[in-house]
Amino acid sequence: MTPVTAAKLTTKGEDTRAQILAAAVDQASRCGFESLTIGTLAEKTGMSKSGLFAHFGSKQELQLAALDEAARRFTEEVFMPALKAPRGVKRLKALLEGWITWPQRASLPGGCPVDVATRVYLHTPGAMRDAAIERQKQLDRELAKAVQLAVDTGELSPNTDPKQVAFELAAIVLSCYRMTAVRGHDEAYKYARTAFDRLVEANRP
Amino acid sequence: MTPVTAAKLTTKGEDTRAQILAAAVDQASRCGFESLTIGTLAEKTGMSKSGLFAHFGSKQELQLAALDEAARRFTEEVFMPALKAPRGVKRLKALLEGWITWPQRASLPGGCPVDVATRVYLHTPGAMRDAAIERQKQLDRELAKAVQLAVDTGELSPNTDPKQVAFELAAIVLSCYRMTAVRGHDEAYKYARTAFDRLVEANRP
DNA sequence: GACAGGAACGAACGGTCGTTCTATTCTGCC
DNA sequence: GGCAGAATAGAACGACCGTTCGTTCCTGTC
Repeated sequence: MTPVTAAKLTTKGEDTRAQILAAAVDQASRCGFESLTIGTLAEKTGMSKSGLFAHFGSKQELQLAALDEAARRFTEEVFMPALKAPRGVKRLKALLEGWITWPQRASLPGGCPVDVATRVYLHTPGAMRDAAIERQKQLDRELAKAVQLAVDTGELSPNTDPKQVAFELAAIVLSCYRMTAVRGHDEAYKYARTAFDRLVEANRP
Repeated sequence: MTPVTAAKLTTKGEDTRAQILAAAVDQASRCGFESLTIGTLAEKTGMSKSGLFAHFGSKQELQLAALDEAARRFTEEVFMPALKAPRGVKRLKALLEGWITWPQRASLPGGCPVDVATRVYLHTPGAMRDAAIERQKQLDRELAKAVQLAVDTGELSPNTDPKQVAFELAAIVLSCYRMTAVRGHDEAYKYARTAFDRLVEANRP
C-alpha cells in the first residue's frame, strides 16, 4: 500500500504533524488561536488527544507551530507571488491585492491568521505575543523595502518616507479586514483600492 | 456610617455592579474579553464567585454588559469631548487624537476595549459578535457624519465620499494601535498624525 | 425591635481543559 | 521475519470553568 508515485520525502510523523497544523491554521483562522484546544483539534483530525499532543509536547508549542505555519503560508501565497510583479508601485498593488483577498481565496474564513493571532495576543504577554510581534516587525521591514523600491524606480517621490507608507498600507489592510466583517467583501475591497490609489497619488514625485 | 455628603443616588447593588464592570473593562482591555472569567473577576473585586455571578445571571450577560460599559466610556471620553471642537476638520482631528490616545490616557493597557472585543469576536458567531459589529456600524455612521460636516464647512471637497474618508480614518487608528504594540506610542502617534494630514490634504477642494 | 427582600457567601455540581502515564500498534531497517 | 523505536490510543489526573443551591448577612421599613 506504499505510494509509488513519489519517493518518500517525509516520515509518517512529519506527515501527520503537517496535517495537524493544517487543521490548526484552519481552526485558528475560524475562531482565533484561543480556540485551538487539543480536544477539538484531535476530533477534527480523527486522532486521540494524547496522540496529537505527543507531536508538540505542550499547547503553547502547538500554537507557536500553528503561527509559524500560518506565516509560512502568507509568505508563500501572498508575498512570493507579489514578487513576480515588476518592482515599484505595481508590486505594491499586487501585495495589497494579495493581502486583502487572501483570506477569501485561501478559505480562511476568519481572515489572515497572523493578523488574528496578533490581535488576540498583542495584550497578553507571553511567547505567543512575542512571536506575533516579531512577525509583524518582519512584515513592516519587508513592506518598507518594497516601498523603497518604488522610490528607486522614480514612481514615488524621493521625499517619501517608506515607513510612513508602510504604516498606511497596513492601515488599509486592517481597515479592510474590519469592514469585510461589518459590510462584506465587495464594499471593503472598493474602499481599500481607492485608499491605495490615493496613497500612491499623494506620494508622486 | 451612611455617607451624608450626597443624597443616595444608587442602591448598593447598582454600586457593586458598577465596580464589577469597571474591573471587567480593565481586565478585558488587558487580556481580551475571552479572559473575563467569573473566578478571576471575583478575586479582583474581592467578591465570591456566586455573589458576583448573581448580578448578571450568565457569563454572556456579563460580557455584553462589559462591552456596553466600554462603549459608554468611549462615547463619554472620546466622542463627546471631540464635539467641543468646531465642526469640520478640527473636530475630525480632535476625534482622531482622542481616539488614538484614549487607551493610554484611560489606563487601558490593552488598547480600546471595543476594538479588542471586535477583534476577538469578529469570527465567532454569537451575541458578542453581533453586539461588537453593531457598535462598529454605529461608529462608522458617526464618523461619516463628522466627515460630512467638514464637507459642509467647505474644508473638504464636495466630491468627498464621507464613507471613504471614514474608512481611512478607522484605518489610521487601527494601524496606530498595531504599531503602538510593535514600536511604542511615540512612533505610532507620529505616523498616525502624518497620515491624517495627508488624508485631509488629499480631500481639499 | 421585628420583619421582608435584596445582596453576598460557601460548597458543590458536571464539564472541559492541558497534561501524564502506560499499553498497544505501526514502520522502517537488518 | 524479527526487532527497535516511533506513533498512537486509552484512561486517568488535577485544575479551572460556568452554574446552581441553600444559607447567611445586611439594609431599609413599619
